[in-house]
Amino acid sequence: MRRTKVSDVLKSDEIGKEIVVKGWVRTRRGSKQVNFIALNDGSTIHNLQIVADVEKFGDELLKRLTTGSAISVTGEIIASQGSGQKVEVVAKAIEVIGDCDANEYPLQPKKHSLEFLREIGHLRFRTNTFSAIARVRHAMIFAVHNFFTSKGFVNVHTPIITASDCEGAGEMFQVTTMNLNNLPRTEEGKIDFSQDFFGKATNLTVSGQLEGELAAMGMGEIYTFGPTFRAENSNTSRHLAEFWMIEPEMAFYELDDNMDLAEEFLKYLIKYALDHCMDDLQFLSQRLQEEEKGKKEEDRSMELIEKLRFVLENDFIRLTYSEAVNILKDSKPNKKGQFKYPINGYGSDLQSEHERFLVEKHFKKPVILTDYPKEIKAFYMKMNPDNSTVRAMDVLFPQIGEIIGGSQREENYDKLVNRMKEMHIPAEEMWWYLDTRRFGSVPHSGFGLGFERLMLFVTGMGNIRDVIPFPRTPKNAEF
RNA sequence: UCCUCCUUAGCUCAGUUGGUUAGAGCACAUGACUGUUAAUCAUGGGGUCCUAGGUUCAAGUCCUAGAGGGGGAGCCA
Repeated sequence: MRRTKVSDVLKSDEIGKEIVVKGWVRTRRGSKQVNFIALNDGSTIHNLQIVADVEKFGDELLKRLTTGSAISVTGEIIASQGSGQKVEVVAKAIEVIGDCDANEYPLQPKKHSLEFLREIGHLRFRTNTFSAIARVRHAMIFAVHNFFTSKGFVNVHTPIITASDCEGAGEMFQVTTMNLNNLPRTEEGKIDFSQDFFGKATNLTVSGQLEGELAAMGMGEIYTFGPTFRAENSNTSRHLAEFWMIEPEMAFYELDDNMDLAEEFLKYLIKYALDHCMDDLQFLSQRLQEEEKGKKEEDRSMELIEKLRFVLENDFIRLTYSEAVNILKDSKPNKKGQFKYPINGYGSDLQSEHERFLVEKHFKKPVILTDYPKEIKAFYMKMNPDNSTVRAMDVLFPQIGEIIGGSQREENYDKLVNRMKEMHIPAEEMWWYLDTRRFGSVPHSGFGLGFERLMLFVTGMGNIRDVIPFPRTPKNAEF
């Protein structure tokens, strides 16, 4: 008989039907007469209750059904006598597929700390929290492709290995096949990359944007969704060395179109989670409330599902950098000297305390900040007529800060080359990028969404290491 | 990288002013129990007090250095 997934059994109303279920035991409990086995196979947050007659199966077999063991159960779906579930399965046959020594197995039927589970990342898929996150993550991946497909965008695979080191988004991991213990040298004593695999120095990508722009300048509307690598020594709950980024790039879009798309996109993803992952979101919401029990009421976060609906139902606030600075300058915490970095005037980059004030205290909604001073933004952003600000946009979310960073791109060849000179970016190496501005250049825009930051928001988790299966961070590449 | 806190049983944590044999809950083992919901009750086993030095009659406790982890900051998505 073909196995039935636990999620399907729990939805079933076919009382009396004989089925086979396979999965991992979460707990076993019971009395002299009857045992109850909570079985989970990863298809749903809920467990299937298996009822096993003690006399029928005997102590020897039942004792092997420890937390973590893998079993196959043949049995009949019945209406549950207990109150915790609608249906359960009365076992006719139980087979142990994989034993699990309870003294060695680290997972117990109890609450574990997220830090401990990180140390046993190879087993954390077997917990409620991480299986819920994995299912939500999958739903979000699917929803990303759905959204863009429905809008006629084309998914483009941009390179993971790149020879350009001028993407301007941070430190890069080097890629080489050369023997690091015996590096070939040129006559001047420099490392001779002409002998390397690609004949030049190469790195892992920090962004697919530049290649994405090339694609958009022919395909119209494209998006990338791939791994991204940053070798920054960032030790925070919001940064990874290896993460997944979604970067749409659209020809003929100006900054307003870009913002409209970003807002529509985020709302689509959140709605998709609410429509398709309610069981898991409810579990994650309870988990979060449990975790925050010890906190003071004003420090607790908004209930997860309520928070997601709130973002869905409200327009994002759009304002310019200079408007934001004015609000911050006149704000209570600034006047009372409560900011660690007081706002004196225009020009400096906003600190996260300022972003958090705007999003969490002042507007209490997601905020899109635009038109930043050119000095604090990348070379490819389109200059405004004032010659001092660029058409950048950062989407700021409560708790996680910058979830999207994007801009309208500079499409004018001369202006772009000038900016590259000012910022010491070698234009010769970027000839292919500049060619798009020489041949049929058009206004275009795009942005980058950090997929794991979206996951933080949707799941309510606090640490980015818990929303990716195998986090890579400084000093950690385990599993 | 900077600031700050933490590291005691398999897990979560308590351990007073430096002072006998280092504790609790959960987990595990054994037993009891007529359908349980992280079942319950009883009994039992279980320790490199992160590592290396130092102070002291005496260190889980104080000092120094290191390792690992958490939170915050910077860089950003």
